Amino acid sequence: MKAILKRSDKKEAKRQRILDAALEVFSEAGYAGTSMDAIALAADVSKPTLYMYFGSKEQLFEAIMLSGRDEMLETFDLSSADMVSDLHSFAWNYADVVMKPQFLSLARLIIAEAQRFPSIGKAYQEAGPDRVLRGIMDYLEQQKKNGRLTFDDAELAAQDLWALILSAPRNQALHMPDKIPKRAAIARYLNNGLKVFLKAYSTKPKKDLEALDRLLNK
Amino acid sequence: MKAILKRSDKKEAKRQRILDAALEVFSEAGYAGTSMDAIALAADVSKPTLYMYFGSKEQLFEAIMLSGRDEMLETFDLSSADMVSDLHSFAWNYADVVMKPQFLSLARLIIAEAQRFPSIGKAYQEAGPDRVLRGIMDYLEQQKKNGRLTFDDAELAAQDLWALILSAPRNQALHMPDKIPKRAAIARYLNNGLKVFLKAYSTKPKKDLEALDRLLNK
DNA sequence: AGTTTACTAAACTGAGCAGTAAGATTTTGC
DNA sequence: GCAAAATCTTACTGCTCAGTTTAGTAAACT
Repeated sequence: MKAILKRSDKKEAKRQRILDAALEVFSEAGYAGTSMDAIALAADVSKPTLYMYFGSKEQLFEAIMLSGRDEMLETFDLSSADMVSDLHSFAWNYADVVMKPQFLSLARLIIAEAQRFPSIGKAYQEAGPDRVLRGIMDYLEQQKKNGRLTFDDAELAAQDLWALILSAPRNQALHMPDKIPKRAAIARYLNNGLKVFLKAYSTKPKKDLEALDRLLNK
Repeated sequence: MKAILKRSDKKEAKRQRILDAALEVFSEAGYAGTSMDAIALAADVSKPTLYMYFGSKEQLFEAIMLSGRDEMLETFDLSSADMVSDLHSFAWNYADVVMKPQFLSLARLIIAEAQRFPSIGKAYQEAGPDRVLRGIMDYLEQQKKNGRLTFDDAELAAQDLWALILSAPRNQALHMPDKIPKRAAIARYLNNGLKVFLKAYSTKPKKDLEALDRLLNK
């Protein structure tokens, strides 16, 4: 049984199929290394259709980059009850997105083409890292008001949290696509990062570190 | 007045000139986006000569990547007297290398081509980050023996030091080549990173933080 | 001086690629 | 069922590029 779709739905679906396929091909071979024929083949679409939907290779590329950036970081609801478990679950939510092979490929692509397409690098920075950073900052400020954390500069504190948790495994994954850290390896960095963050920023480090230990051994 | 050079010297010089020019062109346009004609032009060399020195585009590319990796990280002599100033000067030595536009371009290129040339990504990781990491680890272990630091896992501590100091400005620079953080911005992250590191890892955090403050206000 | 070596300039080969055109075929709206 | 829209296949244009060939030149060695 085949679902009957309206024209506009099919069109939208095809558009999305092209975007998905193009992202995959671009990710593997880079902008210059990717041919429109390869994209057409991967999307199971003819080349003229490709050009009907997106006027040129550049336009297609930019469309991918600007469409992908929004969906990537919707995960965000830092506000249950316990700060330690909030931070822990945020860390994993974020790690799960950022360390996906597909997401890493996109990041590699953006870094690769940052020189040729400066607008894309900037758009990504604003829509991705900067937005996440603001989210973390807001949360940290809130916990500072609650008397749970202490710091002068919220941006620096947020950067530190990010860096402690994900810098090491992400850098490794960027350089070695065939050796992306497994969940256990990520957990090692992530848990350590949380510990160090709490040690440096908590108003009651001992208590929070114990809470973290309890959380991890559960 | 022209210096008279031996044939072998000239050859070596030309080889180096080609490598330098090729690195620059590759860095700007990526592997697929760079033509051998462009390299020949930049190196002020004819195309057949290019092929005489390096058999193919791939071989030239690999030669660049594997030749550049050694010179990039020679700066290393962590062992004066005071731990705080050791860490501070190490941080700046390293930051000065890593944040150079030329070095960032190379990093972008390596990340970009990691999928197509896995060996290069791995070689870079081993010769660069991993070597630096071992250096930091050795130093931290030494300071642990001296009773100045406390930690269980030296690798995690070293990763944290690196991440706290350079993760934020470097990531920003990778995404936005035209907005590489200036020295003042780097100093902000770097000094904060040292503070957090000492707070989390020093056996006498208060004393070391004061020492750092004194060092910075000098 | 004469031979060798290291180049150079220029043109060429064969392949791949961005983008377009033409006509055949399918899908959709009514 | 039929006309219109969307898409397909196929083939083409003009360009760029990796790598090679040829014929000639200038310096280096002996």
